Amino acid sequence: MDVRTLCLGALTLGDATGYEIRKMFEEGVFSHFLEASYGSIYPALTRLTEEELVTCHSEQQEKRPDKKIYSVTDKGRAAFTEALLEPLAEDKFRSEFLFVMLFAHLLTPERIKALIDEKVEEHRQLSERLSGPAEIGTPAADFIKDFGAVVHKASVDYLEKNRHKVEAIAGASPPRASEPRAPEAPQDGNAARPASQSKSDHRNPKELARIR
Amino acid sequence: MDVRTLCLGALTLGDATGYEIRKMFEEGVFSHFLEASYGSIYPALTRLTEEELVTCHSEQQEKRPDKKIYSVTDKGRAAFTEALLEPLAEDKFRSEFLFVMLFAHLLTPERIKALIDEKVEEHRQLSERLSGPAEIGTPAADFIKDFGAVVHKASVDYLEKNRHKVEAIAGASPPRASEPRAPEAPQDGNAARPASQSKSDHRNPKELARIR
DNA sequence: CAAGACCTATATCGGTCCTATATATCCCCT
DNA sequence: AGGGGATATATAGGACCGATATAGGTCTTG
Repeated sequence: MDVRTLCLGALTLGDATGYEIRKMFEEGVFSHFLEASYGSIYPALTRLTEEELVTCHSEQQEKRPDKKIYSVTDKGRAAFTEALLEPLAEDKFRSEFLFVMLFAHLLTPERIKALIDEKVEEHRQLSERLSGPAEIGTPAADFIKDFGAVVHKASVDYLEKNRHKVEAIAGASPPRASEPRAPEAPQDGNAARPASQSKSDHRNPKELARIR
Repeated sequence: MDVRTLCLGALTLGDATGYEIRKMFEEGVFSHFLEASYGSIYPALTRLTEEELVTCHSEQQEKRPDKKIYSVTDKGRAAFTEALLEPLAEDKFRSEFLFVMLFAHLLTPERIKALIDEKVEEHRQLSERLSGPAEIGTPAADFIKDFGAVVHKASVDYLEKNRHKVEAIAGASPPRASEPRAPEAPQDGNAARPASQSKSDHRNPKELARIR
């Protein structure tokens, strides 16, 4: 599902300009589960117009750049309904925060506390905003909005109840993983353990030296 | 935080090949909050080697392509610790599922049920996997793992308790948004309502025709 | 026991998308 | 008066993903 399709769906909710579509992603209906930037929205709208899935009529304003208002065509509506039937990509969650927490032992307790405070606040605000009245009044919109509210609330709760666990290890001793090689040492498949052991042996001294 | 830095961090957990790093993202430690593909991992490792943040020693295997094992240098460790101090990007959640749910009125009840079943199962499996024993035994790793487990559990619970709300509206009447123009009609700032109203007037007939 | 599916392992191309920037005008606050 | 922010469109550069190529190995199943 590319930005082109996303824009088509956005216009299905009502006519809009590129600027307004961008706001739906930034702070509107889509903001808590989708992203799209001007860099992909404007080209997408151009292409959609070429393909006659949307139409564009300019509205000149006194002293501002012309406002280009886009509307879906019937062909566009059909194409969107089609797109809705294709298999969906998996939900994706990306968090640099969790990544950094993995390396808590490399940070000061202050830094860790600050990062968690920040993150709790982020989730709290999102949860609050999504608990408020719906921007769009459909049951479907409420459903997705409340989903966000619940998930962010769960995040806040987890962080508040468990933050002491990471805060305790700041600046402490190195990771202490049982296996130095990360993914469960797959190596040779059915080959005998001793063989793979000896293979990793001539790598061990280096590692031990580097662990400091 | 680019893939280059992510790889550096991965190697901080232990020496690894590009293939093994990829697995950390696909099914390993990072899998529930980060993604990275071969297309960015291999170039990243090349660049890291050029910059002397990691070293690479080839290990030739009898009948397979040479395994290139990467290790962080002291310079690399320092660079990574530095990178950890930079401001973090916000957490990001992307869900085509929620997007499609917004358009439940365009789908059959069967399709909606199937999609939710699928999504519940997805979250259930992730939650279960993350509730299991830790792949890496550090408190920090447990902290981030449990975070994932809790969030996915909350998702499952929400979907199961509220799915009837979306399932009820399948195939029903159009969206029925109070405002056709999506983002709360920002228009002219303090300009008088009547003006903006008249502006949208010559767009209304079209809209009414298209709503069908 | 053999064919096909899947795993190990590296690498690159094409296309999509984001970040940052440019341009231009207006309003609001200090 | 002047800076910051909103409105509004647009693009260049770079980061990244998805798909594909290569090549031999192992595991599964009929």
